[in-house]
Amino acid sequence: MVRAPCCEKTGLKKGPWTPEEDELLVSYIQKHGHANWRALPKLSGLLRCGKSCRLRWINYLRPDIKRGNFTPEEEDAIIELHQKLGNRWSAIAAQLPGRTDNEIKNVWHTHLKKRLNGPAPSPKRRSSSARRKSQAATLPQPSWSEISSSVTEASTAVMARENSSSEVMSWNTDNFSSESFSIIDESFWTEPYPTSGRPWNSAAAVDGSEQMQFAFADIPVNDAGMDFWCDLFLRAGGDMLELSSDF
DNA sequence: AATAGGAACAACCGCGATTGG
DNA sequence: ACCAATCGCGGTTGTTCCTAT
Repeated sequence: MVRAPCCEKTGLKKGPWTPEEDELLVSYIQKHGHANWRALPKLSGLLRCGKSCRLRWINYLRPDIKRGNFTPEEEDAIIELHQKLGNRWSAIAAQLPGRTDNEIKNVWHTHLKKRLNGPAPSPKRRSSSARRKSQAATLPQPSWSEISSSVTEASTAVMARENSSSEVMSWNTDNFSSESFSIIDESFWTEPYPTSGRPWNSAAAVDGSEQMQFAFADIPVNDAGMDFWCDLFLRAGGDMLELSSDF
C-alpha cells in the first residue's frame, strides 16, 4: 500500500513556532479540543500540518507540562525506568507527571547517558556527527514481565515523591490565567468524581461533529490527555463503560 | 573579542499500530 | 476482511546558546 503523505506539503510552514501560531493553536484547542489533528490546522487557520500541531501541543503548549530542570529524583527515575523499559520514551514519560517523551529523550541523550557511561573517553570534544553516530548504539530490550513489575515499582516511587508535599502537581501557567490552574487538592485524588460536576461537556465542532470539551476555567486540571483521565478513572475504581455511556 | 565546537532543546521524518468505513 | 486515513512513537536533524581557546 502506498502511504499518503501526512499532509499537503506545499504552502505549509515548517520550523520554529511563532507566539501567534501558539496562540492560535491553544485558543482553538481550548474551544474545540483536538479530536482530529489532521483537520485542526485548516479549522484553526494555521499553515501547519496536523502532525506538527500535535507535536507542538504535546511537547510545549499543553498546560500540564512541567518546565524547568529535572530534579535528581526524576533523573534517577528515568535511569531506573530506562534500564527496564529501554527506549520506550512514552512509557517512561507516562510515569513522570508533567514530562514529555521528547524532553525525557533529550535529557537522556544529553545528561543521563553520560552519567551512566562516564565522561567522553577523549579530552577533546567530539563533533556533532560523531555524537550522532554513537547514538545509534543498540539498547537491551526487556521482557514484558520485567516491564510490568518495574513500572509499578518506579511509578509508585515517583508518585510518593510527588505527594510528599501538599501539592500533588504544579502547572505551567505561562499561557493561561492564574485562576485556571489552581493546585489540586489532595481530595481530588481520593474522592470519587461527581457525575454532575464532571469537567467536560459536549460541544459542536466547526465541522459539525460532536467533541468533548473541557471547561478550562472551572477545573483544576484541563485536557491533560485522555490517557491521563482514563488512567485516573480506572485507578479510582471506575468503569470505562459507565464513563463512555455518560458522554 | 572572535570563533570553533559542544550542549541543549525544538522540531521533523518515517514507520508501525490503530481505527473506522 | 480489507483498505485507507490517522495517530503516536522513536530516531534523527536543525538551530540556538554556551563555553573554552
